[in-house]
Amino acid sequence: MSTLKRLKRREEIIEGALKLFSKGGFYQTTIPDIARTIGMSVGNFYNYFTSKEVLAKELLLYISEYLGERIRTINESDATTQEKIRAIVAMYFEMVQSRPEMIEYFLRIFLSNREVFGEGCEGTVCVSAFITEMMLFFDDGVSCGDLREQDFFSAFGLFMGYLGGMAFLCGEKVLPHALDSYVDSITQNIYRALKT
Amino acid sequence: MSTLKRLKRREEIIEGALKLFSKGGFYQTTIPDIARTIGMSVGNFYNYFTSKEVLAKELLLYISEYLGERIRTINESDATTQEKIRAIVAMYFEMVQSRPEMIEYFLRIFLSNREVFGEGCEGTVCVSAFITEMMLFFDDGVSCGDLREQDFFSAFGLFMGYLGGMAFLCGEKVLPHALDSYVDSITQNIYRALKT
Amino acid sequence: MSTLKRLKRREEIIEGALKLFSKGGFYQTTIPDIARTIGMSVGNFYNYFTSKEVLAKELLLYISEYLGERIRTINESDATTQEKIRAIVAMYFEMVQSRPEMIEYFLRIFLSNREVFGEGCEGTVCVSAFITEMMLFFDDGVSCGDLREQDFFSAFGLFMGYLGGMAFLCGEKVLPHALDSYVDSITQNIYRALKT
Amino acid sequence: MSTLKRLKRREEIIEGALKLFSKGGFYQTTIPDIARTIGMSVGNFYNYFTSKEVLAKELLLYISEYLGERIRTINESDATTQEKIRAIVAMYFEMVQSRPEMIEYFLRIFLSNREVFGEGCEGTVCVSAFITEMMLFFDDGVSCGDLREQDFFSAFGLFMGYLGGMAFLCGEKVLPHALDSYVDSITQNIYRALKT
DNA sequence: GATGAATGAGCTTTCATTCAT
DNA sequence: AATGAATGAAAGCTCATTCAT
Repeated sequence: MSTLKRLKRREEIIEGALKLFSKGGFYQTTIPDIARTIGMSVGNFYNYFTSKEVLAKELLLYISEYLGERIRTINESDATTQEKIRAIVAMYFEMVQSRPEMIEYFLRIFLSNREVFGEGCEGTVCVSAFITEMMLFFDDGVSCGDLREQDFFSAFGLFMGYLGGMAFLCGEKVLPHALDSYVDSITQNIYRALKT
Repeated sequence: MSTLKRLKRREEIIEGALKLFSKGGFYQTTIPDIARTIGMSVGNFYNYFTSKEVLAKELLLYISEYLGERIRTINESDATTQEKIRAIVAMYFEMVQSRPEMIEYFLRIFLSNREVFGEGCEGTVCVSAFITEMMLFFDDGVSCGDLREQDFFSAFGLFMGYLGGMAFLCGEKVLPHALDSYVDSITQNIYRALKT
Repeated sequence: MSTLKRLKRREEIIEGALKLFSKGGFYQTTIPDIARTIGMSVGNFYNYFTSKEVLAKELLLYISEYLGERIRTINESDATTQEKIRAIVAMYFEMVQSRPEMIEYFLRIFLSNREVFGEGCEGTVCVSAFITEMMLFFDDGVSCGDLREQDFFSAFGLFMGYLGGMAFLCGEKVLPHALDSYVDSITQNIYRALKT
Repeated sequence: MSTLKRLKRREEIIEGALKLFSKGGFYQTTIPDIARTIGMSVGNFYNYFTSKEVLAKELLLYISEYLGERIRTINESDATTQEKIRAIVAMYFEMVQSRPEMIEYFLRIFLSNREVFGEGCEGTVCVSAFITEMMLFFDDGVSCGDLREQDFFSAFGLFMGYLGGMAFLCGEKVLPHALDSYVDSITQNIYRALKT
């Protein structure tokens, strides 16, 4: 089979698994579930991924790269720091709408199944693409004098914890307004927190 | 058997389950595991909780009340808003050290196993004790003119997302310094974000 | 406790168990179920019956004696043989309405749980009160020249198999008419089959 | 694996389960028992039948079709009505000897475990193959003037209740003679009951 | 590469019975 | 006589993974 066809099949597994994992959880989603969803046999699945855990880690890389890529575009724009914050917040919320599986996977599958992502994903290994871009954003902000110099993780925790928290509250349907409508206030809150 | 003894046994289950769930996850922790930990037979466990899910929900209530109680103490003190923020941050981080099970349970078990907490915990039902106190904190801050008036959930997402994020990063051992050492910067970031 | 009170409690258990067993089956009915139904503790139940199986056998005796008693009344009347057949059929169908638990117990619990009634109920031991009366009925019929002499069990199988079959079909709700309306045709069928 | 092989495995389960259920009852027979009997793993069993209940219903269909088929052969012969009655009685008793599992399953498992056959087997759905043939038998008998016209279920209850009753008494070992020896008297009793 | 039957350990839950009170 | 907490074996069912075809 051509390399291209194989890559296509692989991507199908990834996208199918992403949907199922994020909706039903890691343990509730079975390999037969995934195989059935994409019209593949169980046996053949194992020709693409050697185990369920390996698949879960690949998914993490996949999302981290996707997210990292989108932040990179923002980083590379010549917007002001505040505009970049707003762009990241808006991008994140837009993903909550358009690719909820990705955000859910990050929030629910990755953050909570430590035992699954244990070895091979120590520290920030599996999400480095994404973290790297966030680091660049902060460094740029500090360099240009817009942001206070501080421990990266304190700033990162604020930013991503905030966005994740809002995505969670949105998923729980406790927010009184649409997620979009919070972009302004959140941007403002983050900027006020981090600016010089 | 006295009601007192029964309540004591019940609490033993709760504390044992809390430790096991938060360490190993909901699905990886079995009822036999829990029973063995506290020296009880599997069958007898079911005389106290009718199912694993019911236990999980009770745990959530238990933690929510515990956390709510601690925040209430802070709310009722006559500290300034900024001091209260610092007290909440410090309390939270202290709990990450002294009662890591509770924080982990909130972050990993509750936030990620939607299917488990589905019915009976819609919206904020199961965590209302905790949320209520956070609402009071914000209302007080706004009333005394220290905090800007804004959508509660935007402020709440910032505060708790931030703290949860830091607890998570701490658990992943990616923080370069001890959690305590972040209390100042985090308090400052939160206060800057929310103040008038 | 007085002997009278004790007998009353015992009867309560019997009547409660009869209802539950006949509705839910022997294995589906638990001792806690029975105890709860009659407002007795599980432990106390065992002061009245030493095991679930012993209870089941007592129930059988109870019903057999009840049924035997009713047939005896018919046997002792001075009706003709055909009138007696009709009286038995009518009495049986009346019981299907008024004491369905008894009939159901006979048909469903006794006939199908051989392992339960195994020892102690070999052959007709546990239902002898009832069988004895049926034997008397046949003997009388033969003596007075109304019925052909034949193997008792062939006649008994016809009579009780027929009635049990109709009760079953009634329970399955497949009968197009009310059970009562079949009394005539069934009496006639039985009489034709057995008469000289 | 070929479809043929799969069907063969399926039949092995059916025959094995039939033996075990009819001997030990529905609840006393476990899936591990069945799997062990036919040399199959527990897990694989569930690749053939999705649950124990589904298996029980399939068994009923299987027997109903087998019995229906044998009655059909008799119906299609050009014997007289009385000869057909004798043929059905003889066939039934022959099955009590040669395939006791089937008769026992009908009498003990199906008739008594209503909750198991509840949905999906309402009324006569699961035994229609068998009932249909019995209906044909009666209709033919009435058409040719041998049998009186009467409610089908009254005649059916007599016929099958009688045979079932005798099979039961035989199983209980209370019959003084071999089952075969009753063929004549039973045929006669049934014919007398139903004839014009 | 592709299939899906097969494995079997392991899960949650049940329940007859006992026994300290 | 009465209570109900406690036991623990056993049930039905699941699922990651393998492997013959």
